[in-house]
Order: sequence, then C-alpha cells, then structure tokens
Amino acid sequence: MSYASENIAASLKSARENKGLSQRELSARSGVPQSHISKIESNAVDLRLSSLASLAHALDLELTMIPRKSAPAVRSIVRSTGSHKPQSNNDALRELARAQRALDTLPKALHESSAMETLQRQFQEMNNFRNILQETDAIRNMRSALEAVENSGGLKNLEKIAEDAQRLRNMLAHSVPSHMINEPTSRPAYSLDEDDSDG
Amino acid sequence: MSYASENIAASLKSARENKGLSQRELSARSGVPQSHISKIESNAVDLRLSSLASLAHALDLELTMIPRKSAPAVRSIVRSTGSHKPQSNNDALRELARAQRALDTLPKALHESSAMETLQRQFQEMNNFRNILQETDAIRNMRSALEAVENSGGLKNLEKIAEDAQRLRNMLAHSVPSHMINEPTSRPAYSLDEDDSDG
DNA sequence: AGCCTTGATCTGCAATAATAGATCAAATTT
DNA sequence: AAATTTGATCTATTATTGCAGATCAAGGCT
Repeated sequence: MSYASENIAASLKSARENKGLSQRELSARSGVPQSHISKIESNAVDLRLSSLASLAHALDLELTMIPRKSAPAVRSIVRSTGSHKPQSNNDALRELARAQRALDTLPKALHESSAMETLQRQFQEMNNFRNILQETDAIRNMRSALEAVENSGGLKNLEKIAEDAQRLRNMLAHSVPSHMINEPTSRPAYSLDEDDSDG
Repeated sequence: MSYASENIAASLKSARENKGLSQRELSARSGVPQSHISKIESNAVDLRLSSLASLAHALDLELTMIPRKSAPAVRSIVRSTGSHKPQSNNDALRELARAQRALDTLPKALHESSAMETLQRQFQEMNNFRNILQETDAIRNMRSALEAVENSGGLKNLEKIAEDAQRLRNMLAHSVPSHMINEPTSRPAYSLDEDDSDG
C-alpha cells in the first residue's frame, strides 16, 4: 500500500533475482514459507519486521532508516556500489548461481584437483562481471557439463570445463572498459561479491 | 530480539528525541497509539511494516534496503549529513521544539509585529545549530516568556524576548561557551553583535 | 503543595500475519 | 512427451499485532 512497502517489496524481489534464487530457495535460507514470500513480493501483506529481517539477512541486505534529506546521497551511493543491470541478465545471473551450486556439490574426491581450483577461481572472477553478464547459454552449458561430471566422473571433463570457464571469463574481461581493470589475469581489483558461508 | 529490530527501535527513538517530540505528539502525527510507540521503542513488539512506515514518515525518515557491502558508505553519508550530537542536547532540542510551538500559537494580533518577525527568523537560525545546541535553560526561559506573553499581552515583552533570541543565536554562531548565556532576560556585560543573518 | 507531562503498563477485542501443506498453470529441462 | 521447477493461490489453524482507553509512577513546572 504505502509506497514505502512497495519499495521494500520491489527491493526484496530484485535482490532475490539478482542472487539467482527461486522463492523456494530463499524460503529454505530464510525460513519464511514460499507462499508467504510470494505474497510479500507482490505487496499483498503487511509483513512484520521479523519476516523482513529474515529475508533481508538471507539476501545480504540491511534495512536502514535514513533522514529524508540525505536520501538522494544514499541512493547515489547504493547505485554506484551496486551493479546497474541491463535488466536482461537476470537469467544469466540465475544460471551463474546454479552453476556455482553445481560446482560446490561435486564429489569431494574432485575437490582437490587443480582443475577444480581454477574453476573456483574463474567463477569468482565471473561474479565480478555480474553487471555485464549476458551469456546465459554458455553458462547453462557449463552447468550441465558440471552436473554430468558427477556421473561420468571424468577428471578430464572437469579440465575441459575449466578451460571453458576461463575462456568465458576472458571474454567478459575484454568487454569491460579497460580503465576499470588494473591487472588482466590476476587479482580482481574491485567489487568482490562473496556468497555466504553461513556461520 | 533480532538485533536488526533493535537498531530500528533505537533509530526511531533517537529520531523522535532529536525532533523534540514526545511519544504522544508522535502518536498524534503518525496515528500510532502512544502505548504502541512505547512498546515499539523498547523493542517489545514485532511491529508491522505499516506501523514502521507511519512512524518513519512522521519523523522524516525513509526506509531503504541497502546491500550489506554498501552499508558502511551509507552510514558515513548519514553521519556527515545528519548532525553529530553530544548526546547531551536532547533536552535542548526538545525545548527548542516546544518554544517554537509556543511561538506559533501566539495570538494572531501579534503575528504582524516586527518583533515577531525577528523571532521567527532567529528560531529558524537556531535550528541550524541543532548539533551544537546545549543551552537548555536559556531556551526554556524563552519559552516560558513566550507563553507568558499570551496573558500579559505585552508587545514590549515580545521585543525583549526577540532580543534574547537574537543574543542566543549569536552565541551559537560564534560557538561561545554555554555558561555565558545562562542569565535570563537580563543584559549581558558584553556588547551585542550586529546580526549577520543571511540577506 | 497541586498540576501537567512523560513514558510504561494493563485491559479486552478485533484484525490479520504467519505457518504447513496442497494444488495449479506455465515455463523449462531432461 | 514426461518430469521438474517456478510463482501464485487456496485451505485451516495459530499466534500476535494493533487499537482504544485507562491507569500509574516519576519528574517538571507554576
């Protein structure tokens, strides 16, 4: 109703989508029933602060009260810190998240291979390009490949996938204005966007 | 309970106090019952977003969800835009607000006097020094004087008060130690500054 | 000493958020 | 084509807010 709640609802929704989570997944993380999340996002309930807090926490968001006069400045900060999305890359982001999950749930036996290491690194890097990420299909393919590895158990396959990841990551890096990147293949120079290890 | 709500509760309370409002006054502005405000501020209730929104609106606050990683930057902005309070001036602010209300509810007959005009102006100015305002007693005296005017109807009194207001305002502008203005309507030993208000 | 304000605390009572769980159509995936 | 996923929409039941209005002790003020 109150225009404030519309904003909150919209923030929650877009934050969830930007993390590539489904309502059910968010439900699992936050403890809030999926049916309720649906109502919340469509601004159909006057939710309680506890619900909001649960969701915000699960989404790495913080609810703050700012003086009206500093609101524009804050908005500007958030805009520049967060990513501007072409609005068309939600699918890509979701795929990226799924792929990452697929990677994490790989058999432990593989977790020490060097291919695994580079894969982890490349994914980390790709996360730095969330704002320009659009290659939904490429990522989807990588995910299927990863899931296939579980069965066909091939370490060689994993290496192939790692190559793909590296290739994709390089593509992204090259499409970024050069002044935004300091060192080509080494450490990310900006915005590390860790996923949570709940603790 | 949830640490997030503690923050909210504290924010609401300090925001209210900084505006010099009592719970009942805030209740009148926001439509939220005083008894409920009390519970909310003591974090004894899991309030709904609508309640929070009402209160925030009445306090000129804005509810926003910000990414965790930009939270520090936002806090910094709010700190610099808002005022740093010595934490001891809540009383002074409250008094200022009350005095202002007393001024507004003066008989209309007086509303056109030049004394009234300067008073309005000085109050406006004093508001600009909220952050360093500490002279609770001086303001309290001004308020009582204002309330007294209603009865004794003296325009001359109003002029005296206006002088005091001007004096206080100049004190603030020059950041003069507060113990020098503790004397009510009597004239100070030092000479009066000319008023350098914005032209 | 009296009067007023403030914040906290009770009393019901009504409205509704929150829960668990099932279902559904549409879109995706296999 | 079949299975799965997704978001939305039901059902019922429970738990709690929110409201209205009174009351109270503590402090401040006249």
